[in-house]
Amino acid sequence: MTPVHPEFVPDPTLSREEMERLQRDIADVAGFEDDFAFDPAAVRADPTDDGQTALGAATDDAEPPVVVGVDQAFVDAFSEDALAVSAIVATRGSEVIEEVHAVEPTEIPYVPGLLSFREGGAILSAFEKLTVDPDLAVFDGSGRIHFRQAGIATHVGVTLDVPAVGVAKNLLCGRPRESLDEYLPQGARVAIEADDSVTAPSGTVIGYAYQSRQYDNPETRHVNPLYVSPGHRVSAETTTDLVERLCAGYKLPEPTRLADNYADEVKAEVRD
DNA sequence: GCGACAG
DNA sequence: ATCTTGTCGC
Repeated sequence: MTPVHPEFVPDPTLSREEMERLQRDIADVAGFEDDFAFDPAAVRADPTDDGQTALGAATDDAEPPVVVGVDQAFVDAFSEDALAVSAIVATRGSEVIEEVHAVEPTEIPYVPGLLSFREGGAILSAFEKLTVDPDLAVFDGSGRIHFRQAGIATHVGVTLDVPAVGVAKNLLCGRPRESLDEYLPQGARVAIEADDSVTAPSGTVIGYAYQSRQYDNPETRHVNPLYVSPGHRVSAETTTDLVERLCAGYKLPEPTRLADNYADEVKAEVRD
């Protein structure tokens, strides 16, 4: 698939000010409310999940929506001329239906808040090779949890106009409504609100800390939560619901894990 | 000036 | 993101 909004394609040669202005423009047209055609209750990733679990049954016997996981790996990551490997794995329920990838030289270093300008080009190149039409894209990184509400999930989601969510392992900005230092049981959700560093009214819920995996005993080891946020055409609440459905016993959603592994495979081949 | 920062 | 064996706890 190709960009619906070519004017939003991330250009690494822009000045920092131009990048930030583009992000504000993207956030203006981004959809942070549900606006997609598939049934969220039909989304699943666990092969042992027949769709009749506590999460709620699908309304019909239709095939599960197509969910793509997107992840990057780098060859010579700390070098100026590092190569970005972008991998996309398309899934339907627990089935992998397509895998595509793209390898491109990185143009700029990693800068917090400008990640999409470093990795976005390779991601869009990989999407051009994708033949299936995704119902939802899951990105590694933030969406609305971003200074200008335009993290990589929002940037790419809006550019392709595809429903998208962001899944990050660390919090970029915003303020948890409750302390995340205490033990959170599996399934716990803590709202992440906009603070003064975010271009949204203070208190706006821009995402959630979601405890996708946790050990039963609070005294022993603990797992860090995921930070999920809307990318495009999905609300913060539904984003969390979808990520919950896509997790199958591991901390990360299944499409993300698959893309993670595939990116590593490609990287191993590329660095010969 | 201080603090804080996805991958 | 990346470099990496063993090791602790469920």
